[in-house]
Amino acid sequence: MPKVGMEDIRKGQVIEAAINAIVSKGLSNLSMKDIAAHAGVSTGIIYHYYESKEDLLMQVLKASFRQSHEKVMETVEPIEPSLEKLLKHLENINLVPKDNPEYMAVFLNYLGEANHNPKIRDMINKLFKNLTNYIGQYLGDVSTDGQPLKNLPIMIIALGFGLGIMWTLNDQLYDINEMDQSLKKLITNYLADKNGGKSE
Amino acid sequence: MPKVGMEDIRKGQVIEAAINAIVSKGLSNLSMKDIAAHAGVSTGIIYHYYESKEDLLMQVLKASFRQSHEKVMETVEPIEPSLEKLLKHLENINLVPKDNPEYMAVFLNYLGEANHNPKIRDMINKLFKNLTNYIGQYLGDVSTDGQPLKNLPIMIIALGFGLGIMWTLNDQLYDINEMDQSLKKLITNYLADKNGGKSE
Amino acid sequence: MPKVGMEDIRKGQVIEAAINAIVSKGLSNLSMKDIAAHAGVSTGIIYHYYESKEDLLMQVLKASFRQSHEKVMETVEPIEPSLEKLLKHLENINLVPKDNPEYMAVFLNYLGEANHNPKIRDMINKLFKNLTNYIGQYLGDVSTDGQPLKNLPIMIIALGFGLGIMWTLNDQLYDINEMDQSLKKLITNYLADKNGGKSE
Amino acid sequence: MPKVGMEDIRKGQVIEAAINAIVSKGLSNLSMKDIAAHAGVSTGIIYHYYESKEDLLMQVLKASFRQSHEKVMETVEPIEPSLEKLLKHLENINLVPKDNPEYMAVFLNYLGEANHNPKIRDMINKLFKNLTNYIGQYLGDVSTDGQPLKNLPIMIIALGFGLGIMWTLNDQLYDINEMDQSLKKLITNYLADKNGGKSE
DNA sequence: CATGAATGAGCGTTCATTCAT
DNA sequence: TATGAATGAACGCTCATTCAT
Repeated sequence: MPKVGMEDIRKGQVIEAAINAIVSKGLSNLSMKDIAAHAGVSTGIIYHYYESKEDLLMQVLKASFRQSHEKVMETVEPIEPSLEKLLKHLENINLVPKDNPEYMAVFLNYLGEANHNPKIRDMINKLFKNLTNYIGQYLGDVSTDGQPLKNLPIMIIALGFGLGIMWTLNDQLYDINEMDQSLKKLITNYLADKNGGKSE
Repeated sequence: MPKVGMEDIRKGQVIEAAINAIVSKGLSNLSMKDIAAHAGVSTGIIYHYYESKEDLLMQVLKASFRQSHEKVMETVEPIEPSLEKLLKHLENINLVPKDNPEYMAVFLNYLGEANHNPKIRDMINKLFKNLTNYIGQYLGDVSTDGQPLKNLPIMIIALGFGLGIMWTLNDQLYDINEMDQSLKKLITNYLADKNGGKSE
Repeated sequence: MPKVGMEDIRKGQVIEAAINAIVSKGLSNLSMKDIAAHAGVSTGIIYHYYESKEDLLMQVLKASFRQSHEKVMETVEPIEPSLEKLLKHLENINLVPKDNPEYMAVFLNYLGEANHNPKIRDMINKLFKNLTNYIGQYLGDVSTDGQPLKNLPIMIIALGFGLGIMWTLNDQLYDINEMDQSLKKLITNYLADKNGGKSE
Repeated sequence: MPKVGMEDIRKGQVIEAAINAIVSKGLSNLSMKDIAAHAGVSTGIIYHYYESKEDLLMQVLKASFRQSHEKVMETVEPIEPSLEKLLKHLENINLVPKDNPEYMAVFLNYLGEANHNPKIRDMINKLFKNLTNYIGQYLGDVSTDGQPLKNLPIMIIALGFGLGIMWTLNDQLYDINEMDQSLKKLITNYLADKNGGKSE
């Protein structure tokens, strides 16, 4: 366990302030002054802890991903092929927008930048890949059965993000508990198809 | 049919230029000068057609949605309950990121703004609702069968957007044709379940 | 003769303002706001005419050199071997700090930067070389007589600049007319030495 | 002899560091942090020894002048009328830019400030006066002979500084040994003129 | 004595917007 | 209609100076 000094605490506080500032003002309108105000410090000191605004914002994205990742993973470790665990994982994914709205807000704000900022795009792609891999591990050897299962993890993650975005922008759109049921049915049925999606 | 004058043509050209500018520079780095340059006009004239940058950017979003909507719809009209047509629609959705990358780029760029800009959020929510309704119409009375089908249209749209975003950020992530098959199977299986998702 | 448009006039005004600002505040304390104030314009517009502060300051140096060069040269053209013309040129050099104090001020201010800014150093070195060449042309074939004459042009320029600097910082240090006499004697005597500096 | 305490040693170290920092970064780009880094101390402690950056930089100039002065003088003391010693002094002056490049760098950096900073201007003028006086003492009673000799010391110092500046900015401009010969010839010839420059 | 975290004014620069032409 | 020069507020960032430790 690495020692956490005063400096790391401060750095964390600035990140936290930046996340709050992004949530309330949006990434594209965000000034260093905003972040400083949210953190209750002067603008100058931020440059003591981070090289530049860009550096800070990359750390924000990293921290946001790490934190959210831990939340999603914590309840279902260890990872092993298991339908039960996959469904539990699905539940967690479904709860992200409600339990971690700031995470979804940060994610949405960076999505637009991803198109023109390779560093951000790479990070988000890596996130997608990681999450997809987790699903794959829950599916285990089943994935050798047929071609279509190759796409199931991607579809699950896409579905999770799609729903997360939609719910974040309108929390009246669907009932989270009902959606949990629907999701489980959708995935279960897909896996139950013994034909494995071979279109005859 | 409203008369389309010189003014409207010009307005359209500016919108088109703005879309191109967003695609190539990103919404957050976009200056009026960029847009003017893309349109081949002076910055001053833009203020003759639009009140402000904000006004213009809202029209851009509107136009982008309208245009894309027409594209997605055109091949499957008229809308009536039909599994075949639903699958055809699914195909169209799946093709959006490849056939209309500018649309996806614009969408991604506005997503981040949606969180703190109610006007944009409302527009995007309305888009989601419209698209969801279309799916519902393809499903028709089937939707009265059971509770879970209420969520199917939302899941389909979420899936479509989720996949679209992921493919936009990494077009190597999946093969579009294969994904088409997987999507069809996913939806077909869900619909085939006579139990309607009632977990007993 | 190139056409001089409105833009060139403006650019010239900004250069003039920058020179005045350098004279009164010094190069190292100079802000774009200072220059704008001296020119009676906003800071923003300067960037319409010059790429950056660095760009503007380089143009200031260039313009300053060009202008001063023309002043020094104008009365003694055409250049040809002639002791009389050399002495006349000497007179001009001796008068620079009195007739063009702003030039000397600008020169002094850039000297300090020359040590760490290659572009400025190169420009100043080129100036030195040009001025030295002029002296060489006034001397003509005489320069083949002996080795030491190789250094005479350099010594003359060094003397001119040295005196210019000293007089600029203290105009009571010497009487310009008397110095004119002393300089002429110094150079005349050196040229009169038939031994050409061969130390026997 | 004043007692030299720990404090004075520290003060000297800071001055030395500041000179090095000026040489490597230039006066106008110099931050207190740079100086502190060069001295291996914290920025805070510098304010224990010096009132402000301005104060420190004035001490740097003073120290630089004192130190260089000692170097130039040491080999030719005591001062008395003597052509031989004058020529030896000339040699020393000619060698300054090669032997003490830091001194020339510091001098150049402060020259630009001299124009608008009276304190610096006064210091530099005093330096010029001192150096000129030394030359006058080497010339001794000869100086009563005629008017022109009044300007010889000034011309020698101007020449020394002019050459020093030019060589500092381009050490390929002339060969130092050859220049030594040229300088000696220039001065010797001037002194040899029995007419003393009386313009008839 | 000594540190370096912290401040905040001021820098160079950008850009939405206006308006004389 | 159409231009683009001009404005000035706001940005990201730096740095002399202070002060709790």
